Formats: sequence, C-alpha cells, structure tokens
Amino acid sequence: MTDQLNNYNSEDKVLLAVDCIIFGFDQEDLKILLIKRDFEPEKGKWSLIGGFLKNTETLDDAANRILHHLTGFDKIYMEQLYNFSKVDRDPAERTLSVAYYALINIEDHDEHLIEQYSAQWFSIEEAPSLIFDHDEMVRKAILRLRRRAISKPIGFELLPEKFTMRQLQKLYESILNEKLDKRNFINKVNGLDVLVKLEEKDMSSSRKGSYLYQFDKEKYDRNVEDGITFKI
Amino acid sequence: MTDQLNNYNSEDKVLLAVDCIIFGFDQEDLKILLIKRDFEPEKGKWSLIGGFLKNTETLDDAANRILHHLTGFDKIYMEQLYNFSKVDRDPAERTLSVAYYALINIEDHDEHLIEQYSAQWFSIEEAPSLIFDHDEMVRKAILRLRRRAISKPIGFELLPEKFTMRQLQKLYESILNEKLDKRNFINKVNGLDVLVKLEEKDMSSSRKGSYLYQFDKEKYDRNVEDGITFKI
DNA sequence: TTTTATTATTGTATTCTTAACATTTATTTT
DNA sequence: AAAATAAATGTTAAGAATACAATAATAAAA
Repeated sequence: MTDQLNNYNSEDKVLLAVDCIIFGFDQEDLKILLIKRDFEPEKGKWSLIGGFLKNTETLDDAANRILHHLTGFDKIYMEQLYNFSKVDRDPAERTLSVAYYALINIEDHDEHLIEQYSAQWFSIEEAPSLIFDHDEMVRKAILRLRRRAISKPIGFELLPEKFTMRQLQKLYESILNEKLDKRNFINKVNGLDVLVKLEEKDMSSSRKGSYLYQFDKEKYDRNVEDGITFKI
Repeated sequence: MTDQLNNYNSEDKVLLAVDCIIFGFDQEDLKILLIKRDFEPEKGKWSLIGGFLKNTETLDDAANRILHHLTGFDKIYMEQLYNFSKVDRDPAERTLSVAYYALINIEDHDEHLIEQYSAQWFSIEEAPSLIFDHDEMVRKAILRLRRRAISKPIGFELLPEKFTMRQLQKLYESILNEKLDKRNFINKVNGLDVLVKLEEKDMSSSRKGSYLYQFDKEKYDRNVEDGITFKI
C-alpha cells in the first residue's frame, strides 16, 4: 500500500537529493571524485557530486543525469546505495538524499571533469572530510563496493579496456584493502574464465612486458546461465 | 553536495512512502504479512503495509512507527531495502517509496494484527499479486533476507525465544528455498558457538522430545569482537 | 657481447572447508 | 513386548583456499 489514510494531500513532501560517490582507480589507489561546494550552506567545503530529483525522473535517471553532466558519458556503472534521512542533515531545509555509487575509468573521463567543475580525485585515505553526512555515504559505498566486487565482475569498470594481471590485482587489493598473493590471484582469475588474453603486451612497466587481458562479457553471461558464479 | 544550483526553492518536492515487507515464519513456510487496501486507488487489492514519511521523522522512524502501529511492538528487526521511484508507480500522485523489510515472530504478534487491520499472512509462493510495484519489493526483500540470513544472526528474529534445531533448520530451508542436510546443518550451527542448549525439551513433535536452544547475543558479540564470523 | 637488473610467469603441497552419507537412541503407543 | 516416530550423533571424501619460490624474458648497463 502507500498509506492507511486516504488523503495524499495532507502528507508532507520532501526535497530529494541524489548524491554520487564516484570511484576511480589510478593504478595504485582507489579514489573518489569530490567537488568544492560553491554555494551556501557549507560553501567552500568538499562534497559529493549531487543534484535534486525532478518530478519527471526516476532516481536512476537523476543519477545518470548528474553523472552525464559531469563526465559527458552515458552508461556509467552505478548502483543505488541507501537513502539518508536524518532530519537535520541539510541545515538549509529538510532534504533526504539517495546515495548512488558509480565506477568510472579515470583515463577516459579525467579532462572533462577538472575543467568544468574543478572536481578533484582523492585517495580514500587522503580525502578531506565532507559536508553533511557525505562521509557516512562514502564509508557505506566502500563497503558495498567491496561486497559487490568479489561477487560480480564490476571491477573492470574501473580499468581501461585492456589491462594487465598486475593492474587487476592492484585494483582488487585497493578495493579490498589487503595484500593478495600473486599466484593465487592469477589462478583464481583464470579459473573464472571471463578474460581473454591478448597477443599484445604492455611494455610500460617492465623490460619483459606483460600480457594484456580483456573482460569478455559474453563469456561471463554464458557462465552465469550455466550457473557458474564469479567469485574472487 | 546536494545540488549544483543555489536555489532549493526551485526544486521539485515529492511524497515519500515507506512500505514494509514483514516476514514471519510458521514452522513450515516463510510468510509475508499483507493487508487489503481500503481506499482508492486500487481499493480492495492486496498490498504491503505502509505510510508516508513525516517531516519530523527519519525513514527508520517512519518504518518503526508503521510497524509499531500494526503490531504494538518496538524494536522489531528491520532494514532499509531500496528506494523505488518509477514516475507512475502510484497513479494518484508522484510518490516514491522506500521499502523496508522486517522480521517478526508470528507467535508474539499474531492476534493484534488480524483484529486491527484484517491483515493476513501468506506463504511466499501463495501470496496474491500486489498493487503498484510491491511485488518487486517483495522479490528484492527475499533476496536481501537470503544474503543477510547466511551472514548475520537475524534468523532468530523469526523464531520463538526457545526453539529446536529442527525449527531452525526448517527456517533456513525456507529462507534459502533449498533442502539442507540435517547433520551438516547441526554441525555447522554448533560450530558457530552462539546457541545455548537448554535442559528443557519440546515434546510436541516427537515421543523422544527434542532439546530447546536459545540464541546467545552476548556470545555472538564476543565472537564478532574476536573476528569470528557467523556463516551458515 | 656479457652481465645485471627488473618484472612476468608459472605449479605444487598443505590445510581448511564443505558435502555426502546411515545407524542408534529415547520414548510412547499398541 | 513390539512397533512406530522423530532425535541425536561422526566419519570419510572431495573440493577450495592458502602458503610458498624458482625460472623466464627482456632491456639497460658495463
């Protein structure tokens, strides 16, 4: 149902914000994208990127709009996280916020951002403290990302299309915040049977060069149909 | 942040409903509690129990209020599930709904409900189809409950204070929707070291009688501190 | 051209966890 | 005393996760 009362008109309405925790990965660290708020309240403080829900949109629409606006891209991976509703969370007015987290490949998107919004990437550990309840949102997003990344092939969203095993391992180490054993990691990943090994090598990191891999979504989808689960 | 624009006043406001998927367990099946909607739109159809968020409440407050109103109890286990936001989900007016799921012990609460609201318990499989997007909410709640129940000791919320191993197993079988091996299940549960075996027996189910157990929250909390995880 | 330095690549043995599986016990009813 | 009913209990095998170190390929330096 939607209410015990028959009168929708007597009910309170609220402003609904959508705030996005945008994750990126720069070969070393997991990062989040923040902007300096340029209006009151809390002008000049760091904050997540957000906007208000419009009557013509779903929450996913709004999150996509905000992400598109900022990056110029569509089809960014994102997921609804949680609805934050402390009564005084925004001192200006009663506002609830639905947090979304998004995964983007820093290389693709970088330039755009910096120009338009003077947005900035921060390592999770080095991020400044944020306005309102945004720190809590980030904390929750990291936990969610951790749970998802070990059971769904979403980590690849944070990498370039072609990547080395080393990059993939570094990524998972920074998401999970723990060191992983190289051989075990590679064995496990190969066992998942969702990567194609390319002829091509990445020569930037070593004399020997390391093979590049690509995520094969079709292979993954076939595995899912066969009941084979992704599990790192 | 909360918006790129400085003007909160120009933004749309929405009605925010809170709808509760209330789970119960009757020794055989996992059940949900539904009510027959007694006002338009969709009068006479089955629906979840819900209400509207007030300006003075958090979402948790609202969910608690709704649950209390219906059952007469406080401190019911509940968790926020997801915010549903299709533009036309409620034909009467733009309304978003934040779904919560809750776990209650049917024995404690039964009488209250039936009287006040002509609410009714339905087995998951036999539940009628519901108004709006409530079926989707229920589907999502079941998945969430499954994931939680294997990693957090929330199943006990659905049982009487004292229960038999058989009851506990039946409960997990119905949550997970699969048969479990009796010996393996008991070994695993005993291994978790969170139950106390009572002297008392339940004589209702067999000539021999079966021992009653109780969940020991303090033991569990100590385990958590020691890094021992609950995992069924 | 030989040596050195650097990172990539690869496999096995061990431990732990999960899964499969059947008999005996206690008690009441007939 | 026998039959019926559900409860209680352990072991073995298979599979998964973990610990662990030597060799290969290459470019740069000597």
